[in-house]
Amino acid sequence: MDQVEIFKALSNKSRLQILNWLKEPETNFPDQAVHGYANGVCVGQIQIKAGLTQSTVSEYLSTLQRAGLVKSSRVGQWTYYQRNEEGFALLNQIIQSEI
Amino acid sequence: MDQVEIFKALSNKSRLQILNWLKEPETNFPDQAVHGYANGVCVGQIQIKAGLTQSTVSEYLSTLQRAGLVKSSRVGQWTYYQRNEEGFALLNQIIQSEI
DNA sequence: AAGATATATCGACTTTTTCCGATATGCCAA
DNA sequence: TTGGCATATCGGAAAAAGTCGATATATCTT
Repeated sequence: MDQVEIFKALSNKSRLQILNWLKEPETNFPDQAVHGYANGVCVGQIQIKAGLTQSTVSEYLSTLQRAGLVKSSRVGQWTYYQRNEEGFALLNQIIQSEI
Repeated sequence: MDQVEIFKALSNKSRLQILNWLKEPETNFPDQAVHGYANGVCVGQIQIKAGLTQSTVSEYLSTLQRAGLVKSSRVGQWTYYQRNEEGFALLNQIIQSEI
């Protein structure tokens, strides 16, 4: 994974918020309870909370996924996103040893 | 310090390289030896190594300084830059607890 | 005081990012 | 199989970042 790509993904207020919200999905996305939290939170919930358009949020989640910071799983018509802690481990490693 | 500003500063290959080079100034900037390494490395040395114009390097160093990742000290006609480890400590903290 | 050197700032142009609305795709239910 | 959701992708306008050459500023030397 490219270091610059990771930092670019983190260079946006809304994307940082999304990552932070996904640390505690139950707290930050109560309406997701209907679907459960096992696979993460669906795009629509994130969109509402972020206050951006659907297309923008979808795009942002793709950006975060390309950077390895979240992972997704499709279940029916929903796509659930959750943090990818491996990506954060890599980020820590980059900061410790490559910067 | 603003989180987004820090990550933007890190979202550039050349700036990442500069930060990395400044981890071992003696190794990466041997010609700096004449001036010593106590206050860091002067802009000209960094410019040569980076292969960018003087104005670009000066701008990049300002960007890194605004983000708190380097600090500078003027000595005569030279400005020396060195890593600001406090900034990196803050970065670690941000990643651990705010993202 | 004048010229040389190091760095910073300015103005301009190009590329990238941000964010949107519109449209396409995939999946479900009747 | 048609209509309705959820999500993804496309195309574009505006803002920001990347990068340069030219110029300004500060300092040193003579």
